[in-house]
Amino acid sequence: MIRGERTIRHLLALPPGTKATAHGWIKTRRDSKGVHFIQINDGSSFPDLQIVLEAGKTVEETLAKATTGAAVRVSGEMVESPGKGQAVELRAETLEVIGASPPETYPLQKKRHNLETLREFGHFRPRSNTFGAVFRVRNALAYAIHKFFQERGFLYVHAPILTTSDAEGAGAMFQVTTLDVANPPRSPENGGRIDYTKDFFSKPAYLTVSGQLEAEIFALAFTNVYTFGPTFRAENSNTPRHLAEFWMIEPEMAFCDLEGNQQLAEEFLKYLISYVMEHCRPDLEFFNQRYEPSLLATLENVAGSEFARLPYTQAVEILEKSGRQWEFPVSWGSDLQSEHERYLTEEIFKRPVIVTDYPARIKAFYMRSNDDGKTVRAMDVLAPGIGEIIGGSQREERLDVLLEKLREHRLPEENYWWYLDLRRFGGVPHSGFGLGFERMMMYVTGMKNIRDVIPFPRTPGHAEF
RNA sequence: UCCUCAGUAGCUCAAUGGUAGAGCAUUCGGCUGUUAACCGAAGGGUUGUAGGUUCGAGUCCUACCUGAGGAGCCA
Repeated sequence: MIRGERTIRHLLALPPGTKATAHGWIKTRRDSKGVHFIQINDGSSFPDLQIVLEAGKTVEETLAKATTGAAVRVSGEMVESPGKGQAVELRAETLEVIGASPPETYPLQKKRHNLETLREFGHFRPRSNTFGAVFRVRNALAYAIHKFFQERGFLYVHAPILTTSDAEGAGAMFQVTTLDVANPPRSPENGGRIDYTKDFFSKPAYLTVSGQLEAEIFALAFTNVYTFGPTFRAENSNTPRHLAEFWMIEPEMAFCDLEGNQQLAEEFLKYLISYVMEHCRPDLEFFNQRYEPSLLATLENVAGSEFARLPYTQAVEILEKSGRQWEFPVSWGSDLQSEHERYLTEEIFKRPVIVTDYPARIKAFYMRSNDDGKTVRAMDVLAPGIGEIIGGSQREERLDVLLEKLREHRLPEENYWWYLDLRRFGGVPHSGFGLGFERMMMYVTGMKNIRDVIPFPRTPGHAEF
């Protein structure tokens, strides 16, 4: 095992004169008459380590195998680099090629590739500059999420991935079954329909589309909780913002109203941004230079400024008075379209915007009704360039109101018996929200396609690797 | 799922309906410690697939496949 003190990240910080052994994959190589320059990377840092190898130190056969993509072990001494581009370099005494990489057929070259091409080589793209940076940031962001909640005493709940509640209403679901799909058992007395009593769970089962309802159970026992896990949507969505499998963070807080919910959402996003800016600086500078020139300025701005907050009704007024020609007309009662969200965050406020108190008709049944009878205590956090990054609400804790809302949404009461029990026994006002992890990744990296911020993207027709 | 655009060498791209090219990569050779190194040479193509129009199609038409962007749905 290569311990932390032997990674390239560590070697680059060693004082000149230190003996060192480096392991990694060759990124690029330049040869001169008497000396070879080999850049290697092991994923631990954005900068490569430059190996300097004098001609004649290594047998010709080994040198011939030291090509782009090959895995090597190099021993020598860290020295100050006379060249520009790096402070230190490894003057090699020995070079071993541990895993060759035939250059005629290795798909990654020392040249720049576009993201679509790299996506086709999902097994090699983590070795590239861009994806090295992406996945180091992803790692840091995931850690920061746990750190944020743990520091505040939130309990980490593992919400189930398999669920038999098919009426969560959050979109199309992937069905999970052990029945023979080519020849499923059927019940003659039920019109020949598939007999799910023979299925693994004795009823239809699905992959989860949200851990929220389960998180509510835990919030009403542990007060402040959060989930962080995979989520699945079988929607046929083909956009740079959608995946069939993605990760979601869902905090849920008892004794908390929508104000507290908004406060937590804003504090949370700012914390994550600050953490990544502090711990992934070289990676973010790379994104800033290569992908999104305003990235660092935007992140600094967001971390240091108040989010805009306004009720839906006021948002609609701003949109109506904008004088714009909308593709989708704005009127009270209809949902905000992408173009409307973009106008608010990118042109009016130029920072994240929290829109609250949406019309009840366009929101889920569990959101708490306002006294006006028309709106609910919902909130969406909209981010420039991303759109909706957080969706949340104060939950309806009043049993009679919730029963009425289930009827209005034509949802069968019996499927929600335990959810209703939470209101019958020790119910309290509570609130929570969902943050799409990959949407947050897009925001902090400036990457424009969600398929490029998850290790192995699943989209309609694509589940390679 | 709908709309729009694109598909030419390993990669990034060029080519008025008239002989398919360049840079990088690769191989070989050269070169004062290079930084997307540099200089020279060579190999490398059923132009996404199947039809059609035409004397002649990478180019025009049709269908399909693949990718991207926009929309819807949402996180």
